[in-house]
Parts: sequence; C-alpha cells; structure tokens
Amino acid sequence: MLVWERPEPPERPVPAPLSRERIVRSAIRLADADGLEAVSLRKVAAVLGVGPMRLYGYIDTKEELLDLMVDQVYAEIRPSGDGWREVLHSLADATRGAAQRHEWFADLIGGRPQLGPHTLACGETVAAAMGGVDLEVAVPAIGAVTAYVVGAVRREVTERRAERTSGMDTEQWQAALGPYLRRTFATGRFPALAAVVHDGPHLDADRTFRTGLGFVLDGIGARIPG
Amino acid sequence: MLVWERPEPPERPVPAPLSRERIVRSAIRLADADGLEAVSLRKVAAVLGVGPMRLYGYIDTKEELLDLMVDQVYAEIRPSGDGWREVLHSLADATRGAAQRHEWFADLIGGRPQLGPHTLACGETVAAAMGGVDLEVAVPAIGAVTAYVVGAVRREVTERRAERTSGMDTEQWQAALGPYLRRTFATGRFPALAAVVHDGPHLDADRTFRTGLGFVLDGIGARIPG
DNA sequence: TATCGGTCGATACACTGTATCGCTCAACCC
DNA sequence: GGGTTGAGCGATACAGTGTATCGACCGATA
Repeated sequence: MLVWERPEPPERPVPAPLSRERIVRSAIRLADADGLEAVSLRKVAAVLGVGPMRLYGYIDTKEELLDLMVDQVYAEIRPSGDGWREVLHSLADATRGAAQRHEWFADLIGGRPQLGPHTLACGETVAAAMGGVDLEVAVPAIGAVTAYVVGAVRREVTERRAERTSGMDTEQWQAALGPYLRRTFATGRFPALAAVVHDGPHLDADRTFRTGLGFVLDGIGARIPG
Repeated sequence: MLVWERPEPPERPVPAPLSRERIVRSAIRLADADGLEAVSLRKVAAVLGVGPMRLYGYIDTKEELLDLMVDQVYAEIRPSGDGWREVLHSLADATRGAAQRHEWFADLIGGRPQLGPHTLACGETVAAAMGGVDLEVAVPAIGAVTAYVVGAVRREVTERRAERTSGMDTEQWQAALGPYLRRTFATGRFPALAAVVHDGPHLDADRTFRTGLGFVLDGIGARIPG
C-alpha cells in the first residue's frame, strides 16, 4: 500500500508526540538549511528528540520521506489565473518559486512518481483551468510545460549553487570560469561555441526562464483555436 | 627475526594499469546494470582489481567520477541535420536515446554544471548549426530545448522504472494504480483531474515526447523569420 | 490481576566516502 | 654508484548512512 493512503498510526500519548507532518517539517527544515544530503533519518530523529527507529512507524523507507517532502512543497504551488495560458504560466512561476525557496526540490522533481494529495490538488487546479481546451492538446500541453519547468528549474538551481560555492555573483562566476574556458576555447576546437559565449546575450535568470516558457506556450497556443 | 626464517614478502601483484577511461567505463557498466546507487568507489575499484584508494589518483571525489560518466554519455550524443530545427530535434532525440541506454543519466542531467570535452563538443555542433539565426533567439532557444529535454527524459525514465519495478507494461501499470487512483478520485476532490485521466488521450512515450518537443520548436520558429 | 499485542529505543550490520600513513620502488643528484 | 627523495600504492581507520533485529516496556483487554 502506498504512503498516501496508508493511515498514520494511532496517536500515542507518550514520550514525544510525533506525526508525519512533524517529521516532514523537520526534514524540510534540515534540507532548506544544508541541502538534501543533510537529511538523514538520524538527524531528523535527533531534531525531534527521538530515536531513529521511531520514524519507521510513520514511513517505511527514506524514499517515502522524500516523497512526502516533495508533496509538502507542492502544497505551496497554487496555480491561478484565467484561461489555459495564464494558468500554465502561473504553474511554471509557482514551481520555480518553490524551487527557489527549497533548492533541494530541484534535485527531486521528476525523479519519482508523484501521487501525493497536494501534488494531485495542484494537478486538479490546472486540469480544471484548461476547461474548453481539447484534451488531445491540453494533456500534452501540461506535460510539455511541466517538462520544461523541471529542466529549467534544475539548470537554474545548479547555476545558483555553482555561483554560491565560489562566493561570487553571476558576473564574477562567469569571469572566474574564464581561465578554463579561455584555455579550452583557445584550442580552437569549439569555434562556434566560443562565438556564442562571446557574442551571445547574457540574460538574467528571470528573463531566461520566461523566454523559454514563452516558446513553449506559444507553441501550444498555435494548436489551440481562438 | 633473521632473514633466514623471515618469509619473502608476498609476491607483489603487478599493479593493474589504470586510467580515467577504464575507471569511467567500469562505473558506467555498473550503473547500466544496477542503477546509480550500485556505483560505489569500492565496487568500481573491485571490478578493476584495485584498492579503493587507488582511484583517488585519478579523481578527487565521487562527484567528479559522476561528472566524467555524464561527459562520457555526451560522447554518444551527436546532433546532426540541416537548419536549426532539424538540429535541435536531433539533439533532443539523441539525448533521449542516451537516457534510454543509460537510465541513470536521467538522474544526473541538469544536476551539475557540465563543462567536459564531450559536452562542449555537443554544444559546439549545435551552436555551429544555428548559423544564421540571431543569437538573441538562438541562445534561449537552445536553452529551452535543453530544459524541455531534461524534464521530459526524467519523466519518461521515472515512468519506465515504476512500470518495471512492478513487472508490468504500461497498461498493466496504469491498471494497477487503478485501485489507489479510483479510491482517491472517488473522494470527489479531484473531479477535473479524474475527467482528464478518464477521457484524455493515452499517448505512448514516443508520441508524448515528440508532441512536447513540437510545441517548443514551433514556439521558437515563430520568433525566427523565414 | 494476568496476559497479550503493539510500540519503543538500543544494538548491530553492512556499507558508504574519504583521511591518514607507512611502505615500496624508481629516478635523481652528489 | 650509493644515498636520498618523492610519488604511487594499499591497509587501516573513521564517521556516517539506512535499516533489521530484538528485548523491554506499557496500556488495554480478558
């Protein structure tokens, strides 16, 4: 039976009151502070003042804890707006926002099947807002936007981490890569790439995300009459 | 102890000749066979008939090994074609193909900055083929396609795994989820979603991928004159 | 009151990435 | 050439991981 429908064990009066919610909240706090690799069952249990094995009354596996964490983040993703385009745009923005608040989210999305209640609720909102659009288009459209968002969010977080671990902002980081890239490009093996890096536009993260999203939505729009 | 009774030192095994290539190839074989979590420095070293610490002469960190593995897969990704659209389509297909041959690739792409030679060579090919397209469009276009592919490939691999771990094909798996989804939908909390799942199209993986990619490429095309 | 069933934490196990540290051996310099 | 050095190598060690097992406890039931 899946975590989602398996009932929590009955509330026990004694030592430290525990619940999936408390466990997940603690895990998320750890992940927010120090990244996913800081989330271990022992640490979560320690935060809650409890032995590690105690958690296995609430989850069967660490993976299930991660699933619960992801679903909890989906609770923050509340798409809204009128019409398919506004809603899909809102879905993308909200997902991106969640990944900025919880960078570890980017490591997890798309990596396991998500069928938790908050995830489904998010899907419900989107599905409801697609009203009128032919399902033959609506379904792949949602899938395409989701796929784009997953990839875009991962790239953005990856880049942010790279910048942070070198203690630099975007410009400094690109400059710091200079030595390696300059030597590499100096070999002459990547002339077109060198030209693109040298002459291409340097868009900030916001604009990059929105431009790509625009492509996807425009492509979808071309298939929707009206 | 006198020499006479002291045993000779154990026959020294001639150290196995090692190289990054050999290490990476072994790691990839392990990952292909049993997934990413089967790749440990100890196992890789064992396959090569070598102590684990030996690897640290070639890499500083396990993450570096993973980076090398990813770059090695990029060697298989050789986009081709005439014109920006064909090339971007080919890039997407080739990436997807690589992820099907190396499912673990889907766990890694987009997760770390990729600056390896094969990755750059792949970028070079794409950049070169965008000739003529305004860089103001070309750069975000490549980014958008890449993002879409990352997300789509992750979803596809995730789904494939879910099906496989239950020993079912797509239809069976959807049927097996039935009980959970039916109960969940029976609560009436997700009417629109239930309708979509019930009435929506059931596309196979190929068509889903291509349809989404079509959206992205169409959206890009709308920004490119001619 | 005695028993029972479920829950708790301690302990244990196999495994991980990697730091440390002698040892060995080939190459170098005097 | 002989002594020294420096690099490569493996054994050992350490702190940490997810989780199986199991004895002890405790509340509810008979």
